Amino acid sequence: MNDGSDLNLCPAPLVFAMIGGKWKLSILQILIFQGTKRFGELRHGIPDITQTMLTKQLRALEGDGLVDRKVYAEVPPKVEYSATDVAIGLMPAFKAMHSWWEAKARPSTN
Amino acid sequence: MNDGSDLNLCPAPLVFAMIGGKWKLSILQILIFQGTKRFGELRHGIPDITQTMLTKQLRALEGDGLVDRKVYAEVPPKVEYSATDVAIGLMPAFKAMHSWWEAKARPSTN
DNA sequence: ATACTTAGGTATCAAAATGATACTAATGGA
DNA sequence: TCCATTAGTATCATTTTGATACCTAAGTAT
Repeated sequence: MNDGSDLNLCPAPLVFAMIGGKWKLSILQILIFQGTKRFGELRHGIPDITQTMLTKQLRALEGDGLVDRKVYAEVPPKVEYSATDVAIGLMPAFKAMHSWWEAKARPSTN
Repeated sequence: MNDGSDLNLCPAPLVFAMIGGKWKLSILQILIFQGTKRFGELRHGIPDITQTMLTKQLRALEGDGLVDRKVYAEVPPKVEYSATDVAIGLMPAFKAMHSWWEAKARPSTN
């Protein structure tokens, strides 16, 4: 019902649907901070994800305009994934989460 | 195996396990920005969550030290939830996500 | 006294999401 | 000829999540 034109209120549910879930943040983090990756590289970079889930989440991210998918007509197959500009805009959010974790993990270090 | 002492690498999976999932960000957002809430208020504030899930996620957040739970010995029951200091440290991350969404939603407004 | 309301749950079962495993396609190399 | 390769799909088991009903015990109306 809300088309996004009145965003005085924080649209948390929309945001969280887009980047929430179990794997999306991990996928985005890699693509945002490490750049373009092939399917297999992503799989390797996220140890516990299954092929099925990686494919599914990548498609969802692609559908939301956060990830670009480039297929090469080669054999064996080669598919590259990269963060879109929109996704790269999330970098500050990732950095904030990182800082939070560090502050939490070592509250009295240094 | 990693106790948190070597966090040069971004501990994304750990962070995302703690605040990821489908509802945790929504719950935290409310408690962080709106302060202490009763169970029923949270339920009302997150339209699609079920009682079962709200209870479960609150318990998980409590277990991770992000939420405090205060039970009053009254009838009918009264239980208040609030964000811990650790959770409040996530405020910048939420703000970053909010900014991102706004920039994304109206790329050419003003 | 009896029955209804209340708020924060729990128990139970169905539905959906996720995980594990096996399978496919097209080419190059042994 | 047969195998390895990469990205992905198909199928089925397991785990999560959702829907619904039920519980507790005090206040309130009858």
